[in-house]
Amino acid sequence: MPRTLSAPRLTRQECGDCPIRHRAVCARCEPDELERLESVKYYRSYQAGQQIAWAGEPLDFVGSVVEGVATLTQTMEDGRRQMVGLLLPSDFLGRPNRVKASYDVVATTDLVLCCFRQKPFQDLLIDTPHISQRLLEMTLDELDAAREWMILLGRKTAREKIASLLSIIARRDASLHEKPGERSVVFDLPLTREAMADYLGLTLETVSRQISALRRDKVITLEGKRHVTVPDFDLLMAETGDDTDGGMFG
Amino acid sequence: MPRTLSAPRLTRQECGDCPIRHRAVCARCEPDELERLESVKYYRSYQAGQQIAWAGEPLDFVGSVVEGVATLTQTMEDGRRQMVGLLLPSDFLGRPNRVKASYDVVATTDLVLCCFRQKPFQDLLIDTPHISQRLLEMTLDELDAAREWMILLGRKTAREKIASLLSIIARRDASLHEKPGERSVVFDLPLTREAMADYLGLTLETVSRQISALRRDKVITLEGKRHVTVPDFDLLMAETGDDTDGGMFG
DNA sequence: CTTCGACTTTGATCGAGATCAAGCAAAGAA
DNA sequence: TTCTTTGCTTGATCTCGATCAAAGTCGAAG
Repeated sequence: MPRTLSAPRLTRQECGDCPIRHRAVCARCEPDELERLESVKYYRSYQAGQQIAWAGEPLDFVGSVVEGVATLTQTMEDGRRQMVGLLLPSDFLGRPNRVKASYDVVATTDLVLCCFRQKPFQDLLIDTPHISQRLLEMTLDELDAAREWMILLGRKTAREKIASLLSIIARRDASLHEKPGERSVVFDLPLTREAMADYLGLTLETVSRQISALRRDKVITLEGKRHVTVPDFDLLMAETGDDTDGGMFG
Repeated sequence: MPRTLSAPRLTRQECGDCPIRHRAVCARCEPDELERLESVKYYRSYQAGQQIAWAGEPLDFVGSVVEGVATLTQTMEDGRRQMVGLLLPSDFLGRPNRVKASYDVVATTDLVLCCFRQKPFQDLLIDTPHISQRLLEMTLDELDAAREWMILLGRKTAREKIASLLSIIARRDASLHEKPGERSVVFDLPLTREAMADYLGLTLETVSRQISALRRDKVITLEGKRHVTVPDFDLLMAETGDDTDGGMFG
């Protein structure tokens, strides 16, 4: 039974006008280095809901998210699940030199990956310092993010967890297409209530209740289940339990 | 007020007979590379309980733990604390190219660090691929460990959390000086009940109660507060909630 | 030896979030 | 249209771990 059910290979873009050109693992590459990347890269596409990798099963490529959102999830034998990462455009999937996936990876929206087979990517790492330096930097950033998540999981209340998740999604969306200085933010949740629960270490019922509570308290407005308006971002931030000032990227 | 109260500088060992020679960031270095390291490295010592770095404050060096244990902790404004990392011998402290500490770092036992100032270390990273490759590998391992901790914080019960912590400490101690195939393990807890609580996302009372419960249920034996005997390691593992088979390094 | 203070244990009670259980809304499929 | 399915909300109740409070242990200092 084929594991990657319908992952059409596309050969599409020039690296030069790739949307993640300046944030992905290739961000620091020179034109000649990009040429080498182009010769070995290939694209894979997945539909919303499709699973990309299974924990413990072989995964013979690594790659960057070009478009869409994917989740990394760990599952205990009895079914308890915890999301351990959210992959957004420019994030890196997989681990060099590891042939088995460590986590379940699922596309939560339609997704495009820019992929490299393990062996050629390792050769790239060895003789392209611009790539290995960038990968180190990105891995250190992910480690910081994971540690940030640890305080959320270990110490925050359900309401603070929801507010934190909303503010993270809002901030990312804002950085993409919002004019700075804007107090209010509007975005769509890329996750179901259940996926949010898996991310936050809660049940889906608690997620639903806390979202309703934030709505009652006028911190957010909802149209439908997914479309969120944050009238005053500072108000939302005040609910996260985080430092009001500076913040994590001071 | 001096921040590093009494951190005597020692210049002691040859890298060649350093106890962490083959596991630290220098593990892959050739003799000539070690020579260069020796010329810029220096030692710092800390006493049990002494704070090494303050979150948000300048920290102008990075380094490896040679002996002892240190903790990385994050604190919320209202005082809620979450430990986000435990540094054991050979673990790396600090982030290249970052002049401010991201977390509070505290020595929980007497501690010796092998240090490098930021600037020379960056030069080393750039022209010693053996170091940057090893650092990437170590950082990826730390990321896996952080994600493993996320499922503990988000989904495990108090009893499972305690059992998991004990098994991690036991396993590490065993890897150092136990004969393999041994069913029972003996070790000392390097952490107070409060530090364990900070690590596990619990209160110190719950930690104490669960340790007492494991003792009542004959999963462990205690002599004093810190000296632990695990008569049957499989029994302890069964309490962690983790996969019984393979385990995390399958 | 006594005293002090840090650390730990244990008990009683409380409450946030889990669990169990309906019911609702929107989107397809028949 | 009606029937399902999937995702979401809300209510009732329960439980695990937090909180508040008191006492016990032990090593170090006097």
